[in-house]
Amino acid sequence: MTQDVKEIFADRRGTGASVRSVAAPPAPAALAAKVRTLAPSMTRSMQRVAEAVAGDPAGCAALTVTGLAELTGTSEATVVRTARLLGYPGYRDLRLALAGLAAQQESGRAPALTTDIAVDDPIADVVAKLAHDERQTLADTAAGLDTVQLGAAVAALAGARRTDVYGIGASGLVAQDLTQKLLRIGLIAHAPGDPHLAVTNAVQLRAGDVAVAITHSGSTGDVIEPLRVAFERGATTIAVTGRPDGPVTQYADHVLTTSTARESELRPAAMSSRTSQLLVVDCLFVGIAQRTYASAAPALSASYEALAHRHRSGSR
Amino acid sequence: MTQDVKEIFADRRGTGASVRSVAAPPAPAALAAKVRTLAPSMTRSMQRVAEAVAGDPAGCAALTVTGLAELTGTSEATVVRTARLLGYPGYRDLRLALAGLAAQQESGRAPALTTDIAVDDPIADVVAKLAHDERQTLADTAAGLDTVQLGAAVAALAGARRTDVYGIGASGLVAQDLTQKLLRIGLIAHAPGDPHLAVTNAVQLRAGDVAVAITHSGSTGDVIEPLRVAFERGATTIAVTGRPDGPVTQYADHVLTTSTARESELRPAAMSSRTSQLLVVDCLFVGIAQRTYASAAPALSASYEALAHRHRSGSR
DNA sequence: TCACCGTTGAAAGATATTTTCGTTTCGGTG
DNA sequence: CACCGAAACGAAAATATCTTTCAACGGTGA
Repeated sequence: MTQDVKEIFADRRGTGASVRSVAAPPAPAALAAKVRTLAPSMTRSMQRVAEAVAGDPAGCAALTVTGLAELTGTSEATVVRTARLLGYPGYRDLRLALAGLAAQQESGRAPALTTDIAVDDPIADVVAKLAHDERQTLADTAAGLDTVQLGAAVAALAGARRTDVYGIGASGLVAQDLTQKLLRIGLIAHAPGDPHLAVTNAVQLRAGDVAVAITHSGSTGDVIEPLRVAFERGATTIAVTGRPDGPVTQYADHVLTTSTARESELRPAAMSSRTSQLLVVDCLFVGIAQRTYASAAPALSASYEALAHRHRSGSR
Repeated sequence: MTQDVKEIFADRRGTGASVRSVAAPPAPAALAAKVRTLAPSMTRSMQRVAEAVAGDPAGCAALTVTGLAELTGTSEATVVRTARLLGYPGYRDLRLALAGLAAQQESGRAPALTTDIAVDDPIADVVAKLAHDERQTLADTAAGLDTVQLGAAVAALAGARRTDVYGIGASGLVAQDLTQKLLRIGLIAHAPGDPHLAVTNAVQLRAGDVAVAITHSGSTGDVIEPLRVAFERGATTIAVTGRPDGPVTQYADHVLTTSTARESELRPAAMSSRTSQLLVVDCLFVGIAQRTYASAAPALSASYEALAHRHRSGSR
């Protein structure tokens, strides 16, 4: 029945100059298979242990020797013997392998990320799906961004006397984000929130100034209008839009295309378009900071310093 | 210097009647992210340990406490302390998680190193690096989000009579984003931009209302102050922060942790923290929309309809 | 300079794992 | 059917590992 077992037990203590590193590299993930292979050569108790281990790696990984022994109605010694038979130096190592296996199984079963978010999805799935989706949006945006246009836009912004950024609703926040960033590196920028103010501002622009319009749909009148005015006044105009064929591009010297993810009721387009727009804005910002490094760097640290005292000390 | 750390060790600052379900189910795979998040609140020795652990999970999983202590030139006590700070009951459990992480890394390929953005990087590289970085941030955030806390926050927001959202600077935009979203599904929300207004608003809150504070540093006085007021008025308070040990959490019933990417001059922390914060906000939004689907769905389409005529027709 | 507070590691204390060893079980045999 | 020996098994001792305690160290502010 079990001559192998005997050998394993025998060679353990000192007699032989037995090598001991019998070359059995602890199983990585093929544990279930190993259990099946070795089961016949196991004694009843050991089979119970092996079964438990193969059946619920994650659960067993959480147990101590004693715990597993109790669970399987055996003793610590038997658990250790089983671990040895499976090729590990001891239970501790089996347990580590088990944890690894559990983690693999965990990551393996993807919660069907491609499906849409349902009303009854558990919160964990919502997180996974949203994250997956936004990651996808970022990849798409990066892939679809025209670096020539981007470079041109950066050049224009870096050299602008002043910059206006137009955006409404969700895009308005992106406009503000860009404005904040430009201000931080010492450039002059505004993001009028009120459409009328936007037009009023646009009228003041001229050659050497830059106007940026941010609109996902590419057809938001309140944003197109000030851009048109700026365009006609001779300012350099940039459109950040998900519709490179939309009306807004009519008045844009440079067009930066944002990506569009499929939307649904629980996943409005505004969500992914915002992610996409922000990536574009970040690219603009970094590009500009590079170009104007000499003045941008000190400006950045200056604004950093200025804010320092607004933080409570309590955090190292 | 670091009274927070002490407090964590001592006991979870019991003051507030707040439940604050310590929950924190040990991180499965988000360990590197967690290390980065918690690094600032670590002492030097602990940082060495955390670094070793994050740098070579597989290697460290093979070590005993003593081994890891020697490797990092510290003591067993420090190793255990670090494990605790990372959210595990002790070193044994950290080790198990490490084994799991190693197994995952093994199966899923290498994590593609990111070099920092240089001043003379061509624009195409900037795009690629930024996109990669933000994608990483999203993955980290999703992995590190405590779904229990998230669920609790969603429940609170979904049932709130009214909601205030506080945020300043870059986080202010995120606050506005959340507010816009809540308004869209028929909830009552405000995001006072002025710190004084914020406090004034906060005073009006009471049980059944919700206050959300968004701050990357976790120590922005202008944001903490209104949250404290809201907390003391009996409102349910939520903190979205990158520093779960920062002062802000003192007044938060629920803490949602955003991830922290390593920053540099051309890649300010504000950039990745914003990405992280927005993902959290999106998760909140979708979660709330699910819970209040009956009223959220019509509200969403109503606002969609209302905006339709603001878009010029000529798009297609 | 001194007192204080946070940080740190050595060593004691508590758990978990491994080994030892005696008891039990089982199959075969006289 | 009683007896023997080999194998299986588990209780408990021995060891390794992990956790906690506590005193010393070092930096910081009064």
